[in-house]
Amino acid sequence: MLQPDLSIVPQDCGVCPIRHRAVCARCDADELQILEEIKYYRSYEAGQTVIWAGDRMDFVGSVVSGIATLTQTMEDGRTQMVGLLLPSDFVGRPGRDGAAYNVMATSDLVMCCFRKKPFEKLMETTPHIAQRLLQMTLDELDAAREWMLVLGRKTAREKIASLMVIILRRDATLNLAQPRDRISFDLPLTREAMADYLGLTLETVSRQISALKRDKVIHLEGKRHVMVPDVGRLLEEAGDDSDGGMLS
Amino acid sequence: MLQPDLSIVPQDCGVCPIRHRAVCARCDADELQILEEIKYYRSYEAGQTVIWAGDRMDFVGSVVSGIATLTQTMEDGRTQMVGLLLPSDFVGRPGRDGAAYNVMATSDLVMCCFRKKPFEKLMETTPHIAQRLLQMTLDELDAAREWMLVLGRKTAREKIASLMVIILRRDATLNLAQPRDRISFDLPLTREAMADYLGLTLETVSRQISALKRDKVIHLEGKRHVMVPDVGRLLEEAGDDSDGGMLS
DNA sequence: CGGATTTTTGAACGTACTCAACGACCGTGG
DNA sequence: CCACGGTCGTTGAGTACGTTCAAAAATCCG
Repeated sequence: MLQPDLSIVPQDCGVCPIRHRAVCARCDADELQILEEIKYYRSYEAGQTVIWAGDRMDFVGSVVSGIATLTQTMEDGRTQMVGLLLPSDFVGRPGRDGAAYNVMATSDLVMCCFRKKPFEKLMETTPHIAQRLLQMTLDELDAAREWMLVLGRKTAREKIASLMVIILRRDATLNLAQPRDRISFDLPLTREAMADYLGLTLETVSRQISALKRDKVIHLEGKRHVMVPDVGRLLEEAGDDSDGGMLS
Repeated sequence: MLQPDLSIVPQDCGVCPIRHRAVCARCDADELQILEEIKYYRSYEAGQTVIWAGDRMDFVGSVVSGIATLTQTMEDGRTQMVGLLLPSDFVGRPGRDGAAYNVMATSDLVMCCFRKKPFEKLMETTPHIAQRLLQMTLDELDAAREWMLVLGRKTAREKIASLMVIILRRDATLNLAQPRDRISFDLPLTREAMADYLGLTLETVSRQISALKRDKVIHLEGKRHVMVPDVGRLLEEAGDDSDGGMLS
Protein backbone atom coordinates (compact mmCIF):
# COMPACT_ATOMS: atom_id res chain seq x y z
CA MET A 1 0.00 0.00 0.00
CA LEU A 2 2.82 2.38 0.83
CA GLN A 3 4.98 1.15 -2.00
CA PRO A 4 4.45 2.47 -5.50
CA ASP A 5 2.64 0.04 -7.71
CA LEU A 6 5.21 -1.21 -10.20
CA SER A 7 2.99 -3.68 -11.98
CA ILE A 8 1.95 -1.35 -14.74
CA VAL A 9 1.83 -2.63 -18.26
CA PRO A 10 4.32 -0.64 -20.33
CA GLN A 11 2.60 1.56 -22.82
CA ASP A 12 3.52 2.42 -26.35
CA CYS A 13 4.82 6.00 -26.71
CA GLY A 14 2.73 6.29 -29.86
CA VAL A 15 -0.50 6.29 -27.90
CA CYS A 16 0.82 8.27 -24.93
CA PRO A 17 -1.51 11.10 -23.95
CA ILE A 18 1.39 13.48 -23.29
CA ARG A 19 3.38 12.45 -26.33
CA HIS A 20 3.44 15.90 -27.92
CA ARG A 21 3.82 18.01 -24.79
CA ALA A 22 6.36 16.22 -22.63
CA VAL A 23 10.14 16.18 -22.75
CA CYS A 24 9.92 13.71 -25.63
CA ALA A 25 7.73 16.04 -27.71
CA ARG A 26 10.31 16.68 -30.40
CA CYS A 27 11.66 13.16 -30.65
CA ASP A 28 11.29 11.27 -33.89
CA ALA A 29 10.49 7.57 -34.17
CA ASP A 30 14.10 6.43 -33.77
CA GLU A 31 14.63 8.51 -30.69
CA LEU A 32 11.39 7.30 -29.15
CA GLN A 33 12.54 3.75 -29.58
CA ILE A 34 15.62 4.43 -27.50
CA LEU A 35 13.50 6.10 -24.85
CA GLU A 36 11.16 3.11 -24.78
CA GLU A 37 14.08 0.98 -23.70
CA ILE A 38 14.93 2.98 -20.60
CA LYS A 39 11.46 4.00 -19.55
CA TYR A 40 9.10 2.44 -17.06
CA TYR A 41 5.84 3.49 -15.43
CA ARG A 42 5.13 4.04 -11.78
CA SER A 43 1.89 4.92 -10.11
CA TYR A 44 1.26 6.49 -6.75
CA GLU A 45 -1.87 6.91 -4.69
CA ALA A 46 -3.22 10.28 -3.66
CA GLY A 47 -1.30 11.49 -0.63
CA GLN A 48 1.79 9.39 -1.21
CA THR A 49 5.24 10.92 -1.21
CA VAL A 50 7.08 10.33 -4.46
CA ILE A 51 10.42 11.45 -3.06
CA TRP A 52 11.78 13.40 -0.11
CA ALA A 53 14.08 16.37 -0.48
CA GLY A 54 17.67 15.25 -0.11
CA ASP A 55 17.00 11.64 -1.01
CA ARG A 56 18.96 10.06 -3.78
CA MET A 57 17.03 10.12 -7.01
CA ASP A 58 17.89 7.51 -9.60
CA PHE A 59 15.32 8.58 -12.15
CA VAL A 60 13.80 11.55 -13.90
CA GLY A 61 10.44 11.48 -15.59
CA SER A 62 7.18 12.99 -16.73
CA VAL A 63 3.79 13.21 -15.10
CA VAL A 64 1.47 11.16 -17.32
CA SER A 65 -1.74 11.64 -15.37
CA GLY A 66 -2.71 13.12 -12.03
CA ILE A 67 -1.20 15.98 -10.10
CA ALA A 68 1.97 16.28 -8.03
CA THR A 69 3.43 19.09 -5.97
CA LEU A 70 6.94 20.29 -5.18
CA THR A 71 7.30 21.65 -1.66
CA GLN A 72 10.03 23.11 0.52
CA THR A 73 9.91 22.89 4.30
CA MET A 74 11.63 24.81 7.11
CA GLU A 75 12.72 23.18 10.34
CA ASP A 76 9.74 24.52 12.27
CA GLY A 77 7.29 23.10 9.76
CA ARG A 78 6.48 26.10 7.63
CA THR A 79 6.10 24.82 4.10
CA GLN A 80 5.92 26.51 0.73
CA MET A 81 4.82 24.88 -2.47
CA VAL A 82 7.25 25.75 -5.24
CA GLY A 83 5.76 23.81 -8.12
CA LEU A 84 2.49 22.31 -9.25
CA LEU A 85 3.06 19.47 -11.67
CA LEU A 86 0.37 18.60 -14.19
CA PRO A 87 0.44 15.99 -16.93
CA SER A 88 3.46 16.40 -19.23
CA ASP A 89 5.49 18.27 -16.62
CA PHE A 90 9.01 17.06 -15.96
CA VAL A 91 10.38 15.91 -12.62
CA GLY A 92 14.02 15.76 -11.61
CA ARG A 93 17.18 17.42 -12.73
CA PRO A 94 19.69 15.74 -14.99
CA GLY A 95 23.15 16.05 -13.52
CA ARG A 96 22.06 16.14 -9.90
CA ASP A 97 21.96 13.20 -7.55
CA GLY A 98 19.66 14.31 -4.75
CA ALA A 99 16.12 15.62 -4.93
CA ALA A 100 15.95 19.32 -4.12
CA TYR A 101 12.29 19.30 -3.06
CA ASN A 102 9.64 17.02 -1.67
CA VAL A 103 7.52 15.57 -4.44
CA MET A 104 4.04 14.47 -3.39
CA ALA A 105 1.15 12.91 -5.26
CA THR A 106 -1.85 15.16 -4.68
CA SER A 107 -4.13 12.88 -6.66
CA ASP A 108 -3.58 9.39 -7.96
CA LEU A 109 -0.53 9.76 -10.14
CA VAL A 110 1.12 7.94 -13.01
CA MET A 111 4.66 8.81 -13.96
CA CYS A 112 6.76 7.82 -16.93
CA CYS A 113 10.26 7.40 -15.51
CA PHE A 114 13.64 7.18 -17.16
CA ARG A 115 16.68 5.79 -15.40
CA LYS A 116 18.83 8.82 -14.82
CA LYS A 117 22.22 7.68 -16.10
CA PRO A 118 20.99 6.42 -19.47
CA PHE A 119 18.80 9.50 -19.81
CA GLU A 120 21.73 11.81 -19.20
CA LYS A 121 23.77 9.99 -21.79
CA LEU A 122 20.88 10.17 -24.20
CA MET A 123 20.63 13.91 -23.65
CA GLU A 124 24.17 14.38 -24.87
CA THR A 125 23.54 12.53 -28.10
CA THR A 126 19.97 13.65 -28.72
CA PRO A 127 19.66 17.42 -29.14
CA HIS A 128 15.90 17.15 -29.47
CA ILE A 129 15.56 16.13 -25.84
CA ALA A 130 17.86 18.80 -24.47
CA GLN A 131 16.19 21.44 -26.64
CA ARG A 132 12.75 20.50 -25.41
CA LEU A 133 13.93 20.36 -21.80
CA LEU A 134 15.43 23.84 -22.12
CA GLN A 135 12.15 25.14 -23.48
CA MET A 136 10.18 23.54 -20.66
CA THR A 137 12.59 24.81 -18.02
CA LEU A 138 12.33 28.35 -19.37
CA ASP A 139 8.55 28.07 -19.18
CA GLU A 140 8.76 26.88 -15.59
CA LEU A 141 11.08 29.75 -14.74
CA ASP A 142 8.53 32.18 -16.14
CA ALA A 143 5.79 30.52 -14.10
CA ALA A 144 7.94 30.70 -10.97
CA ARG A 145 8.55 34.40 -11.54
CA GLU A 146 4.88 35.11 -12.04
CA TRP A 147 4.33 33.30 -8.78
CA MET A 148 6.88 35.50 -7.04
CA LEU A 149 4.67 38.50 -7.83
CA VAL A 150 1.68 36.68 -6.36
CA LEU A 151 3.57 35.73 -3.19
CA GLY A 152 5.29 39.04 -2.68
CA ARG A 153 2.75 41.65 -3.63
CA LYS A 154 -0.81 40.37 -3.85
CA THR A 155 -3.47 40.42 -1.14
CA ALA A 156 -5.09 37.23 0.12
CA ARG A 157 -8.13 37.77 -2.09
CA GLU A 158 -5.97 38.42 -5.13
CA LYS A 159 -3.91 35.34 -4.37
CA ILE A 160 -6.98 33.10 -4.35
CA ALA A 161 -8.25 34.63 -7.58
CA SER A 162 -4.79 34.26 -9.13
CA LEU A 163 -4.69 30.57 -8.25
CA MET A 164 -8.04 30.04 -9.93
CA VAL A 165 -6.87 31.89 -13.02
CA ILE A 166 -3.79 29.70 -13.20
CA ILE A 167 -5.82 26.53 -12.92
CA LEU A 168 -8.23 27.88 -15.50
CA ARG A 169 -5.39 28.63 -17.91
CA ARG A 170 -3.72 25.28 -17.50
CA ASP A 171 -7.03 23.51 -17.92
CA ALA A 172 -7.66 25.50 -21.07
CA THR A 173 -4.34 24.63 -22.68
CA LEU A 174 -4.39 21.03 -21.50
CA ASN A 175 -7.97 20.07 -22.19
CA LEU A 176 -10.28 20.96 -24.99
CA ALA A 177 -11.55 24.47 -25.56
CA GLN A 178 -14.12 25.69 -23.07
CA PRO A 179 -17.30 27.60 -23.67
CA ARG A 180 -16.64 31.36 -23.62
CA ASP A 181 -18.31 32.20 -20.34
CA ARG A 182 -19.69 30.09 -17.51
CA ILE A 183 -16.39 28.29 -17.23
CA SER A 184 -16.05 25.76 -14.45
CA PHE A 185 -13.27 23.62 -13.05
CA ASP A 186 -12.22 21.52 -10.08
CA LEU A 187 -9.78 22.73 -7.48
CA PRO A 188 -7.13 20.02 -7.49
CA LEU A 189 -5.85 20.96 -4.04
CA THR A 190 -7.06 20.90 -0.46
CA ARG A 191 -7.42 24.19 1.39
CA GLU A 192 -4.17 23.44 3.15
CA ALA A 193 -2.32 22.76 -0.10
CA MET A 194 -3.70 25.99 -1.54
CA ALA A 195 -2.44 27.80 1.56
CA ASP A 196 1.02 26.29 1.06
CA TYR A 197 0.94 27.39 -2.54
CA LEU A 198 -0.16 30.93 -1.74
CA GLY A 199 1.84 31.65 1.40
CA LEU A 200 -1.33 31.89 3.51
CA THR A 201 -2.95 29.94 6.32
CA LEU A 202 -5.70 27.52 5.50
CA GLU A 203 -8.16 29.62 7.49
CA THR A 204 -7.46 32.65 5.34
CA VAL A 205 -7.88 30.57 2.20
CA SER A 206 -11.25 29.36 3.42
CA ARG A 207 -12.37 32.85 4.37
CA GLN A 208 -11.39 34.38 1.05
CA ILE A 209 -13.06 31.64 -0.96
CA SER A 210 -16.21 32.27 1.07
CA ALA A 211 -15.88 35.99 0.40
CA LEU A 212 -15.51 35.47 -3.37
CA LYS A 213 -18.59 33.27 -3.25
CA ARG A 214 -20.53 35.86 -1.23
CA ASP A 215 -19.56 38.51 -3.79
CA LYS A 216 -20.73 36.29 -6.68
CA VAL A 217 -17.28 36.18 -8.28
CA ILE A 218 -17.45 32.40 -8.12
CA HIS A 219 -20.12 29.83 -7.40
CA LEU A 220 -19.30 26.65 -5.52
CA GLU A 221 -20.75 23.19 -6.08
CA GLY A 222 -19.53 21.07 -3.24
CA LYS A 223 -16.15 22.04 -1.80
CA ARG A 224 -14.07 21.60 -4.90
CA HIS A 225 -16.05 22.48 -8.02
CA VAL A 226 -15.93 26.13 -8.99
CA MET A 227 -18.13 27.88 -11.53
CA VAL A 228 -17.05 31.27 -12.83
CA PRO A 229 -19.95 33.29 -14.19
CA ASP A 230 -17.70 36.08 -15.49
CA VAL A 231 -14.07 35.32 -16.25
CA GLY A 232 -13.22 38.96 -16.79
CA ARG A 233 -14.36 39.70 -13.27
CA LEU A 234 -12.14 36.96 -11.89
CA LEU A 235 -9.16 38.34 -13.80
CA GLU A 236 -9.83 41.75 -12.29
CA GLU A 237 -9.93 40.22 -8.83
CA ALA A 238 -6.60 38.55 -9.53
CA GLY A 239 -5.05 41.91 -10.32
CA ASP A 240 -4.07 40.71 -13.79
CA ASP A 241 -4.12 43.57 -16.23
CA SER A 242 -3.91 41.33 -19.27
CA ASP A 243 -7.58 40.47 -19.55
CA GLY A 244 -7.28 39.28 -23.10
CA GLY A 245 -5.32 36.26 -24.14
CA MET A 246 -6.81 32.84 -24.45
CA LEU A 247 -9.97 33.53 -22.52
CA SER A 248 -11.46 36.36 -24.54
CA MET B 1 23.02 60.40 -21.44
CA LEU B 2 19.89 58.31 -21.70
CA GLN B 3 21.25 56.26 -24.54
CA PRO B 4 23.51 53.30 -23.83
CA ASP B 5 27.12 54.06 -24.55
CA LEU B 6 28.01 52.03 -27.62
CA SER B 7 31.56 53.27 -27.95
CA ILE B 8 33.10 50.36 -26.11
CA VAL B 9 36.22 48.80 -27.50
CA PRO B 10 35.42 45.16 -28.31
CA GLN B 11 37.18 42.85 -25.98
CA ASP B 12 38.80 39.53 -26.63
CA CYS B 13 36.84 36.60 -25.16
CA GLY B 14 40.11 35.12 -24.00
CA VAL B 15 40.58 37.83 -21.38
CA CYS B 16 36.88 38.13 -20.49
CA PRO B 17 36.31 38.10 -16.73
CA ILE B 18 33.21 35.90 -17.04
CA ARG B 19 34.68 33.61 -19.66
CA HIS B 20 34.33 30.44 -17.61
CA ARG B 21 31.01 31.16 -15.93
CA ALA B 22 28.76 32.64 -18.60
CA VAL B 23 26.74 30.99 -21.33
CA CYS B 24 29.94 30.58 -23.33
CA ALA B 25 31.69 28.70 -20.55
CA ARG B 26 31.88 25.38 -22.37
CA CYS B 27 32.77 26.76 -25.77
CA ASP B 28 36.09 25.83 -27.33
CA ALA B 29 38.29 28.21 -29.32
CA ASP B 30 36.45 27.63 -32.61
CA GLU B 31 33.07 28.27 -31.06
CA LEU B 32 34.31 31.39 -29.33
CA GLN B 33 35.45 32.75 -32.64
CA ILE B 34 31.95 32.46 -34.04
CA LEU B 35 30.58 34.17 -30.95
CA GLU B 36 33.07 37.00 -31.32
CA GLU B 37 31.55 37.80 -34.67
CA ILE B 38 28.04 38.37 -33.44
CA LYS B 39 28.81 39.93 -30.09
CA TYR B 40 29.03 43.55 -29.06
CA TYR B 41 29.29 45.39 -25.77
CA ARG B 42 26.84 47.84 -24.29
CA SER B 43 27.12 49.81 -21.12
CA TYR B 44 24.45 51.45 -19.04
CA GLU B 45 24.58 53.91 -16.18
CA ALA B 46 23.20 53.18 -12.76
CA GLY B 47 19.46 53.71 -12.78
CA GLN B 48 19.01 53.29 -16.51
CA THR B 49 16.41 50.94 -17.91
CA VAL B 50 17.92 48.30 -20.17
CA ILE B 51 14.57 47.20 -21.55
CA TRP B 52 10.87 47.49 -20.70
CA ALA B 53 8.60 44.50 -20.34
CA GLY B 54 6.76 43.91 -23.59
CA ASP B 55 9.30 45.73 -25.73
CA ARG B 56 10.83 43.99 -28.67
CA MET B 57 14.19 42.53 -27.80
CA ASP B 58 16.63 41.95 -30.60
CA PHE B 59 19.45 40.64 -28.48
CA VAL B 60 20.32 38.30 -25.66
CA GLY B 61 23.44 38.58 -23.58
CA SER B 62 25.46 38.27 -20.43
CA VAL B 63 26.15 40.67 -17.61
CA VAL B 64 29.90 41.34 -17.72
CA SER B 65 30.12 43.72 -14.80
CA GLY B 66 27.68 45.52 -12.56
CA ILE B 67 24.25 44.52 -11.36
CA ALA B 68 20.87 44.44 -13.08
CA THR B 69 17.41 43.56 -11.84
CA LEU B 70 14.36 41.93 -13.37
CA THR B 71 11.09 43.38 -12.12
CA GLN B 72 7.40 42.87 -12.68
CA THR B 73 4.88 45.64 -12.09
CA MET B 74 1.12 45.72 -11.52
CA GLU B 75 -1.11 48.48 -12.88
CA ASP B 76 -1.34 50.22 -9.52
CA GLY B 77 2.43 50.37 -9.17
CA ARG B 78 3.15 47.46 -6.88
CA THR B 79 6.40 45.95 -8.10
CA GLN B 80 8.18 42.70 -7.39
CA MET B 81 11.75 41.93 -8.28
CA VAL B 82 11.96 38.48 -9.86
CA GLY B 83 15.64 38.30 -10.63
CA LEU B 84 18.93 39.76 -9.50
CA LEU B 85 21.51 39.58 -12.25
CA LEU B 86 25.18 39.49 -11.34
CA PRO B 87 28.18 39.16 -13.64
CA SER B 88 27.94 36.06 -15.87
CA ASP B 89 24.12 35.89 -15.61
CA PHE B 90 22.19 35.58 -18.81
CA VAL B 91 19.51 38.01 -20.03
CA GLY B 92 16.81 37.24 -22.55
CA ARG B 93 15.11 34.18 -23.86
CA PRO B 94 16.00 32.60 -27.17
CA GLY B 95 12.86 32.00 -29.16
CA ARG B 96 10.88 34.87 -27.74
CA ASP B 97 10.49 38.30 -29.30
CA GLY B 98 9.33 40.49 -26.41
CA ALA B 99 10.91 41.04 -23.03
CA ALA B 100 8.89 39.45 -20.23
CA TYR B 101 10.23 41.74 -17.49
CA ASN B 102 11.70 45.15 -16.94
CA VAL B 103 15.47 45.00 -16.88
CA MET B 104 17.15 47.83 -15.00
CA ALA B 105 20.77 48.67 -14.33
CA THR B 106 21.14 49.00 -10.56
CA SER B 107 24.79 49.95 -10.83
CA ASP B 108 26.85 50.91 -13.82
CA LEU B 109 26.52 47.92 -16.08
CA VAL B 110 28.37 46.36 -18.98
CA MET B 111 26.69 43.71 -21.05
CA CYS B 112 28.02 41.37 -23.70
CA CYS B 113 25.20 41.14 -26.24
CA PHE B 114 24.56 38.74 -29.07
CA ARG B 115 22.17 39.52 -31.88
CA LYS B 116 19.27 37.21 -31.25
CA LYS B 117 18.75 35.60 -34.66
CA PRO B 118 22.36 34.55 -35.17
CA PHE B 119 22.53 33.41 -31.58
CA GLU B 120 19.49 31.21 -31.99
CA LYS B 121 20.93 29.68 -35.11
CA LEU B 122 24.20 29.13 -33.32
CA MET B 123 22.41 27.35 -30.50
CA GLU B 124 21.08 24.75 -32.87
CA THR B 125 24.49 23.91 -34.22
CA THR B 126 26.49 24.31 -31.02
CA PRO B 127 25.38 21.90 -28.31
CA HIS B 128 27.87 23.43 -25.86
CA ILE B 129 25.90 26.65 -25.72
CA ALA B 130 22.50 25.02 -25.33
CA GLN B 131 23.90 22.68 -22.67
CA ARG B 132 25.33 25.52 -20.67
CA LEU B 133 22.17 27.57 -21.02
CA LEU B 134 20.09 24.64 -19.75
CA GLN B 135 22.37 24.31 -16.75
CA MET B 136 22.16 28.02 -15.99
CA THR B 137 18.38 28.05 -16.41
CA LEU B 138 18.00 25.13 -14.01
CA ASP B 139 20.14 27.02 -11.50
CA GLU B 140 17.96 30.08 -11.89
CA LEU B 141 14.85 27.98 -11.41
CA ASP B 142 16.29 26.65 -8.17
CA ALA B 143 17.07 30.18 -7.03
CA ALA B 144 13.55 31.32 -7.91
CA ARG B 145 12.08 28.46 -5.90
CA GLU B 146 14.22 29.22 -2.91
CA TRP B 147 12.99 32.77 -3.21
CA MET B 148 9.39 31.60 -3.22
CA LEU B 149 9.97 30.18 0.26
CA VAL B 150 11.37 33.51 1.37
CA LEU B 151 8.46 35.47 -0.06
CA GLY B 152 5.75 33.11 1.07
CA ARG B 153 6.81 31.98 4.50
CA LYS B 154 9.52 34.07 6.10
CA THR B 155 9.14 37.00 8.46
CA ALA B 156 10.48 40.44 7.62
CA ARG B 157 13.55 39.85 9.77
CA GLU B 158 14.19 36.48 8.17
CA LYS B 159 13.76 38.00 4.74
CA ILE B 160 16.43 40.61 5.38
CA ALA B 161 18.80 38.03 6.76
CA SER B 162 18.08 35.75 3.81
CA LEU B 163 18.91 38.50 1.36
CA MET B 164 22.23 39.06 3.07
CA VAL B 165 22.98 35.35 2.99
CA ILE B 166 22.26 35.25 -0.72
CA ILE B 167 24.53 38.19 -1.43
CA LEU B 168 27.18 36.59 0.75
CA ARG B 169 26.93 33.31 -1.13
CA ARG B 170 27.06 34.91 -4.55
CA ASP B 171 30.00 37.04 -3.49
CA ALA B 172 31.76 33.95 -2.21
CA THR B 173 31.37 31.98 -5.42
CA LEU B 174 32.04 34.96 -7.65
CA ASN B 175 35.00 36.53 -5.92
CA LEU B 176 37.93 35.02 -4.19
CA ALA B 177 37.61 33.06 -1.00
CA GLN B 178 36.80 35.10 2.07
CA PRO B 179 38.26 34.93 5.54
CA ARG B 180 36.33 32.47 7.72
CA ASP B 181 34.62 34.92 10.00
CA ARG B 182 34.26 38.69 9.98
CA ILE B 183 32.92 38.58 6.47
CA SER B 184 31.81 41.84 4.97
CA PHE B 185 30.09 42.92 1.79
CA ASP B 186 28.27 45.78 0.11
CA LEU B 187 24.53 45.84 -0.32
CA PRO B 188 24.13 46.35 -4.06
CA LEU B 189 20.58 47.62 -3.70
CA THR B 190 18.78 50.63 -2.28
CA ARG B 191 16.30 50.08 0.54
CA GLU B 192 13.50 50.38 -1.97
CA ALA B 193 15.03 47.78 -4.30
CA MET B 194 15.49 45.43 -1.34
CA ALA B 195 11.83 45.98 -0.46
CA ASP B 196 10.83 45.09 -4.02
CA TYR B 197 12.97 42.00 -3.83
CA LEU B 198 11.56 40.90 -0.49
CA GLY B 199 7.91 41.80 -0.87
CA LEU B 200 8.12 44.41 1.89
CA THR B 201 7.89 48.18 2.18
CA LEU B 202 11.08 50.20 2.32
CA GLU B 203 10.20 51.32 5.85
CA THR B 204 10.05 47.75 7.05
CA VAL B 205 13.38 47.02 5.37
CA SER B 206 14.95 49.96 7.14
CA ARG B 207 13.48 48.99 10.50
CA GLN B 208 14.62 45.39 10.26
CA ILE B 209 18.13 46.34 9.22
CA SER B 210 18.25 48.67 12.22
CA ALA B 211 16.99 45.84 14.42
CA LEU B 212 19.66 43.44 13.15
CA LYS B 213 22.25 46.11 13.84
CA ARG B 214 20.88 46.77 17.32
CA ASP B 215 21.02 43.01 18.03
CA LYS B 216 24.64 42.85 16.82
CA VAL B 217 23.86 40.37 14.05
CA ILE B 218 25.38 42.80 11.60
CA HIS B 219 27.48 45.94 11.83
CA LEU B 220 27.01 48.78 9.40
CA GLU B 221 29.64 51.07 7.96
CA GLY B 222 27.78 53.76 6.12
CA LYS B 223 24.44 52.76 4.64
CA ARG B 224 25.65 50.09 2.34
CA HIS B 225 28.59 48.22 3.80
CA VAL B 226 27.72 45.33 6.08
CA MET B 227 30.06 43.44 8.41
CA VAL B 228 28.96 40.10 9.73
CA PRO B 229 30.76 39.14 12.94
CA ASP B 230 29.22 35.66 13.06
CA VAL B 231 28.00 34.09 9.85
CA GLY B 232 26.37 31.19 11.67
CA ARG B 233 24.25 33.64 13.58
CA LEU B 234 23.13 35.30 10.37
CA LEU B 235 22.18 31.92 8.91
CA GLU B 236 20.09 31.21 11.99
CA GLU B 237 18.33 34.52 11.60
CA ALA B 238 17.61 33.66 7.96
CA GLY B 239 15.90 30.46 9.05
CA ASP B 240 18.28 28.40 6.95
CA ASP B 241 18.87 25.05 8.53
CA SER B 242 21.81 24.22 6.30
CA ASP B 243 24.48 26.06 8.26
CA GLY B 244 27.33 24.20 6.60
CA GLY B 245 28.11 24.48 2.93
CA MET B 246 30.62 26.89 1.55
CA LEU B 247 30.86 29.15 4.52
CA SER B 248 32.04 26.72 7.18
C1' DC C 1 25.25 76.35 1.13
C1' DG C 2 20.83 74.64 -0.84
C1' DG C 3 17.97 71.18 -2.79
C1' DA C 4 17.05 66.54 -4.00
C1' DT C 5 17.32 61.85 -2.72
C1' DT C 6 17.69 58.22 0.45
C1' DT C 7 17.13 56.52 5.00
C1' DT C 8 15.45 56.42 9.62
C1' DT C 9 12.03 56.72 13.07
C1' DG C 10 7.30 57.41 15.06
C1' DA C 11 2.21 56.59 15.63
C1' DA C 12 -2.05 54.64 14.09
C1' DC C 13 -4.11 51.30 11.42
C1' DG C 14 -5.50 47.03 8.95
C1' DT C 15 -4.76 42.56 6.99
C1' DA C 16 -3.77 38.13 7.82
C1' DC C 17 -2.48 35.01 11.68
C1' DT C 18 -3.41 32.33 15.90
C1' DC C 19 -6.21 29.76 18.73
C1' DA C 20 -10.51 27.65 19.18
C1' DA C 21 -14.92 25.65 18.30
C1' DC C 22 -18.12 23.90 15.22
C1' DG C 23 -19.94 21.67 10.96
C1' DA C 24 -19.92 18.67 6.83
C1' DC C 25 -18.60 14.54 4.79
C1' DC C 26 -17.14 9.61 4.54
C1' DG C 27 -15.98 5.06 5.52
C1' DT C 28 -15.99 1.63 9.31
C1' DG C 29 -17.93 -1.19 12.68
C1' DG C 30 -21.31 -2.14 16.26
C1' DC D 1 -29.42 1.86 10.89
C1' DC D 2 -26.87 5.03 13.56
C1' DA D 3 -22.91 5.95 16.49
C1' DC D 4 -18.12 6.71 15.98
C1' DG D 5 -13.75 8.53 14.52
C1' DG D 6 -11.10 10.89 11.06
C1' DT D 7 -10.35 14.24 7.64
C1' DC D 8 -11.48 18.42 5.64
C1' DG D 9 -13.61 22.83 5.70
C1' DT D 10 -15.94 26.92 7.90
C1' DT D 11 -16.49 30.57 11.12
C1' DG D 12 -15.48 33.55 15.25
C1' DA D 13 -12.64 36.50 18.49
C1' DG D 14 -8.44 38.52 19.70
C1' DT D 15 -3.76 39.49 18.39
C1' DA D 16 0.49 40.61 15.94
C1' DC D 17 3.10 41.87 12.24
C1' DG D 18 3.85 44.72 8.58
C1' DT D 19 1.74 48.75 6.29
C1' DT D 20 0.46 53.54 5.83
C1' DC D 21 1.02 58.19 6.58
C1' DA D 22 3.98 61.62 8.35
C1' DA D 23 8.07 63.96 9.66
C1' DA D 24 12.80 64.34 10.62
C1' DA D 25 17.62 62.99 9.82
C1' DA D 26 21.41 61.72 6.91
C1' DT D 27 23.65 61.72 2.54
C1' DC D 28 24.80 63.22 -1.98
C1' DC D 29 26.01 66.54 -5.40
C1' DG D 30 25.38 70.75 -7.82
